[in-house]
Amino acid sequence: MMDALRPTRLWPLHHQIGRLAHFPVTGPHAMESYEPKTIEPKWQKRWAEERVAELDLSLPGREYYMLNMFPYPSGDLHVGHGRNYILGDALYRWLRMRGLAAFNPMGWDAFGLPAENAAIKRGVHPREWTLGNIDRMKSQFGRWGILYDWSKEIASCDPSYYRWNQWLFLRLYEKGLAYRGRAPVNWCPSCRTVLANEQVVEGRCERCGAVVEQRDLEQWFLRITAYADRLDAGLDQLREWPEKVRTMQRNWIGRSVGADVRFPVPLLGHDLTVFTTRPDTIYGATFLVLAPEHPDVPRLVANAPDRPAIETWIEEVRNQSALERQEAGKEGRFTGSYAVNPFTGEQIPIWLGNFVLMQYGTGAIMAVPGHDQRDFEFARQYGLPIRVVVNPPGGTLDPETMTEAYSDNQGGVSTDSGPISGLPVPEAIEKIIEEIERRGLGAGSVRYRLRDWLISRQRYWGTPIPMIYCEACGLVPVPEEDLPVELPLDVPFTGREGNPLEHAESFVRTRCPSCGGEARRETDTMDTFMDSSWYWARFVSPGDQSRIFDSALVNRWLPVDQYIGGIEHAILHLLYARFICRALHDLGLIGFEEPFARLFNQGMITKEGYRDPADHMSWVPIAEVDHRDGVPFRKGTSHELVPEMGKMSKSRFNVVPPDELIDRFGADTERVYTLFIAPPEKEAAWSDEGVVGASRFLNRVWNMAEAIAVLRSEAGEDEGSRRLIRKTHRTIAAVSTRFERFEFNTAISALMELSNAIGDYLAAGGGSKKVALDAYEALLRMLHPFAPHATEELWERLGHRGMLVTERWPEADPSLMEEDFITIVVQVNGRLRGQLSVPAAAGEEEVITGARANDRVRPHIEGKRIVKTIYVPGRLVNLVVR
RNA sequence: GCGAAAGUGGCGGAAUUGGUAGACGCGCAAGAUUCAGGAUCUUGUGGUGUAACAGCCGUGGGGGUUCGAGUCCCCCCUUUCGCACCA
Repeated sequence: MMDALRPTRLWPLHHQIGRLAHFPVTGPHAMESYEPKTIEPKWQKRWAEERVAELDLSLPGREYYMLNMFPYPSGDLHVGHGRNYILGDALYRWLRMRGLAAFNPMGWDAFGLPAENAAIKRGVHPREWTLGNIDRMKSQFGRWGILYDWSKEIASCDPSYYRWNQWLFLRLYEKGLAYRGRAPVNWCPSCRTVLANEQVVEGRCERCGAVVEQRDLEQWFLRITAYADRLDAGLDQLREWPEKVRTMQRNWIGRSVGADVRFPVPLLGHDLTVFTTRPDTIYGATFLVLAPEHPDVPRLVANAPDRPAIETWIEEVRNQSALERQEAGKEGRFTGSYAVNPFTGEQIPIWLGNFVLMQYGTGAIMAVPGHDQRDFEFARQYGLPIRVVVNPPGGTLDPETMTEAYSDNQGGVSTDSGPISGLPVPEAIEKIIEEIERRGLGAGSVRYRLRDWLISRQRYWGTPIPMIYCEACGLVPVPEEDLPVELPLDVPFTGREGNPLEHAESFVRTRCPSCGGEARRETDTMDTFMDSSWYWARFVSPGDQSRIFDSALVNRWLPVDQYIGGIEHAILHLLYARFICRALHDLGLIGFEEPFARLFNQGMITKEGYRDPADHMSWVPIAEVDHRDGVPFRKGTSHELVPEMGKMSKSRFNVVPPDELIDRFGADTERVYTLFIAPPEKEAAWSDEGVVGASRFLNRVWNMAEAIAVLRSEAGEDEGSRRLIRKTHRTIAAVSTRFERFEFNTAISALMELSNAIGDYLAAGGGSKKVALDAYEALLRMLHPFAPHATEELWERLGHRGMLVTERWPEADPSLMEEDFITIVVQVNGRLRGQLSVPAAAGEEEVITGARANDRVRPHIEGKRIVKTIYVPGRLVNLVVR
């Protein structure tokens, strides 16, 4: 008995055994080879005919609403897009197999600029272009074997959808949440429309990359700022969202706590209000700085000695784009006027500064150069006084010699600051706000970086904003019964500046709903992000003619349990949807404030690009092979210049079209490879060779069926059978948890291991048919979400029916997962040092030898179980038992 | 500059969270099959070393904690991502 036991590292010798030596089988059990081209269309057809994914939402059942962000139908789908939907489909099929009534709808974010650009370039109407793309994409989804409940399909460009977009707009208008206002706005010269702040990234258009200009225009806005506090607070509840997205939203909303303080300005006859997060430093406020756009500026500069020069400068700054302004560095001008610091009583100069933003706070700041880096730099540049009113812990600062502002708001202690002197900063802030309020100089306040959502677009292919301009009555909303305001189809697309809708006279000219007189329609259309901000609710009742959605169903099925989409919407779509969800809540239409309970962001798929080899190249290490006496050996690593990995795009010539891939290997192979390639949240580099591995895997699984069919033995008591049973149940347990954690790549690798184990079992010969079949069927069931066609087909050939519909996810039996263990209690010099367990199949002596053949260690066998690794003093220590 | 995450074979990536580092797959090598190529199958594959074992070195670099560190702590370096005049 003793000799059977050995240290674990010596065990797995069975790997030497050949795996699939006698495949394939010939004779009566022979099966044709794996032909995805035949079986995939067969199953796709059957799923469509049997409407397996259609769900009657009114029926009772365990609800689970999963949703992939609905795509823009751009027409060109590549394997990178596929990842998103394949991932969702795998999840969906898994949910179904776990017995959940899972709802998985799909629709089209079908308004947008590319359609209109295609119209200008190629003369095809945006509608035709869009609908054609929808058709193509839909059939692509089919070829991937992706199941959606198409009975709930929606397209945002369909009047039956955008009608409710307009309806919602009118409700928001009634509530004061939609308004028309004049403001400096972002203008994209290339897209020839205004943009929301969220669509400007580093001063450039998020869509096309053009530098955005500032224009003063009258536009439609949604008052998202009214929800700033709730949107910020709500982020705390979103525990199942990626931390990254929450952080990005939090930064974007930019909540700051501080105080509004009024500084008297004798010249103006009224005060200038500033917002500060550091009211405790007010004794160090040695000047004020105003944004050049501040409304009081004209009067403040009236008496300046060099007034014309200042006015020229102001004009210059105002005409700069945000990007240019920032690149210019800090610049300012003295207005010639003074304010009074209400706490020190001093006269302090009022400056203008290009770094002060009119859109944030009050457009005016109190400058505390001792304790704010920006103010410090400005003060140094223009020779303005610096005063220290906060000391660092245990020290003091010299304003003459300091090289940067001291802005720590935790450790510092106020000094030379009247009533708050000597207080630590947090207390000083509290106390000074009380003092400000007591003296009537202002109040504590909270400010947000978030600005209102500009939803007007001067483009054709979008939801018309349902408003009418009447000479007599002014702005008049379109009455609800006149909805939808339909987009006219006979509109010329010239590509010239200005909205094509403006030239559609039949659309523009209308009657005032209020007085009946001649009136003009609004020609702006809505930002397409408006369409996508509530579509997730429309899916439960997509055909409803009488209301935006069925609130009862929405409240039953929503929030969305699992939302899947790209990180690029971390702020845009996801912030707007959260906002509109709250607005719908406040309109009494839904009973929750967060639309998406769980969020998952899949990573991009990249591939080597070939467009511009000189530009996008990088050094990568490659093996350097040399020959010694004619024998090649690896000498070392050298480097080679190769094109960089990049996002797939036509312009980079690195698009992998799914059609070719499916023709050659089948959709199941693409699915398996796509999910196997890397953790799904990570960026993944596509490799054409790598696909072969997935193909081989599926082929092996396919071929196993016949090898199992020829088995005869029914016994399964040998160690090999027990090993396979263990492996099966461990795999079930592992794959189940990995599904829960979205670890699809390791789930597939675990399935590959199981298939290898079955292969080993078969190759060893004389195995039990029952054992092999149990393992194989478990493998097929777990493989179904990844390779639905092949597994359905095999399942049917095994004499079963309906993998997806009738089969359940396998259950792991923990009692079959572990080997029989004996516990060895280890004593050293009579003292208990712990216990370790080793497989019962092993023997005792060698463990002792392994654990240290030493008479100080005395094993004591005590039955079964307990896996534990222990330390035994001495040289030989670690014994890990699997 | 600030913040976050991450650095593991030739490559994509594993490691049940402190316990056999490199699972699984690609690539590569040898063999089988094939007229040939491709495809397929078998075996091997971190480095070094050996006839083969053994041994030694190995998770960006340097320290530390621990019987034991890819994993924990400290200091660097690098990369990626977010934020960046938001008062």
